Amino acid sequence: MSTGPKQALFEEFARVAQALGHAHRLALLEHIAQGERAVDALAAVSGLSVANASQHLKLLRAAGLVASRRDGKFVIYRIADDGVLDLIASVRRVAERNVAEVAQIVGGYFAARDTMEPVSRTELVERLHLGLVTVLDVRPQDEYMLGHVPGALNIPLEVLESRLAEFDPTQEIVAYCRSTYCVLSFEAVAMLRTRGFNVRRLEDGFPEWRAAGLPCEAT
Amino acid sequence: MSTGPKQALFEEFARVAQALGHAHRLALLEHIAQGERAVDALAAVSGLSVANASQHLKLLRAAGLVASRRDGKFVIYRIADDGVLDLIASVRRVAERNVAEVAQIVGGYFAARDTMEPVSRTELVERLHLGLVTVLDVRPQDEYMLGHVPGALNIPLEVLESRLAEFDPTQEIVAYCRSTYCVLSFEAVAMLRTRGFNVRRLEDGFPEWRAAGLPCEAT
DNA sequence: ATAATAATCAATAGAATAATTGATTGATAG
DNA sequence: CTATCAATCAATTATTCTATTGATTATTAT
Repeated sequence: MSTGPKQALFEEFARVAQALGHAHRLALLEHIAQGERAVDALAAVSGLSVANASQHLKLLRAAGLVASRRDGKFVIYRIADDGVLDLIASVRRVAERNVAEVAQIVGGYFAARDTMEPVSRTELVERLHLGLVTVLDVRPQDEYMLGHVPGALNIPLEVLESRLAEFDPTQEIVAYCRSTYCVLSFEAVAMLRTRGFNVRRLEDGFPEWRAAGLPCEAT
Repeated sequence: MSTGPKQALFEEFARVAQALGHAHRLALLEHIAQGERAVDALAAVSGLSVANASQHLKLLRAAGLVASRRDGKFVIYRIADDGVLDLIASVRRVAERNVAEVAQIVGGYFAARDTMEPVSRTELVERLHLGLVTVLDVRPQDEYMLGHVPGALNIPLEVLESRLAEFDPTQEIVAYCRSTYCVLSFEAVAMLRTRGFNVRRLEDGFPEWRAAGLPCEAT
């Protein structure tokens, strides 16, 4: 068995890929991508025990996908760099194109909720400049506060139904959440459409907006 | 535990990533990327038993990374699409940037053999047009025959030392092989330098050349 | 100091993966 | 039809990975 430098590199590359190879870790990465977070917050939002989350995070760190720093009692994790978001997007693209099960899930659930083309980031930027749209951020408040599209209205999905009065019914609404397949914005769009609003989803979520170098606001 | 559509998607994405998460499968992919190949050829060149290679290939196919077709007694595997090469390159980039062990291997072995900047693909295209370079393909002949840079001279690394007479000593040589960290071209460059030749490596390998849409020749 | 909280570590049992072996299927050639 | 060759399948064992539990470490507040 060749145990040369190339073999050694392949083993390191494999470790990186393997770190992505678990649904829980992908979920953790998605949450971390909203903004840096402590372990217990990540555990809570991902439905994992703290110890389990800690172990997954340790593995992600060893693979160079996240980095951490200590802040008092807390250990705060963040995405190591934007290359990691590219990597995740690459996995997603391959899966979308080549895995039948993905097409089925997307077609069966997501497409049914939003038959319209999503709004591209550049299109949203233009329309924001023209004052034509209300941007709606349906993520939980804590994620919104870590960073959001400038001027976006934060109404978490759970309370959306009770706050419809805040929308100008003459303006188009563009909704976004955590990522391309985050269910929050799909649900929001589906609900708002039944109420007669003119609403579309933004392609991808907030992390991609930030990674694209577009302006962000933190509250 | 949320078992919604997003969870289901993450599990599919994880399966794709996990398929990349083994050194043997990365090696198989690199070989398949040179051109489509049958199972026993891939097993032989990767140092695996046929049964073991078959199982790894099955897994790669289930993850949508490769596709296969039957040709008589043989089953021929190919890379599913160019997105897969992007994905592998993404993994490599993250590992290079964020994993200390990778920097160490690269610095310790590869950098020592080739301190010069590699030649970019666009630079090689220009110099080829001007007739300024000899392109050297140091892969085995069967891989060369499946596709290569137009006009490239095929001298496998093992016989390179005995065929130095074929080079024009006044021309610069650009060597390439399977991929960025394929040892063949590094070894070739190191050897040819000691013989006084003006030689550099091409960035990446043949699959990236083809994926970039540059002209290919098959013999 | 002592208590409280966040996170990690250590040990374990259960689940999933990997490599080997031998049997089986699919296709071709004689 | 039979023999042969390529590939896959099935079963096994060894290894690795995951989640849980309880103990330990690091930091802060009292």
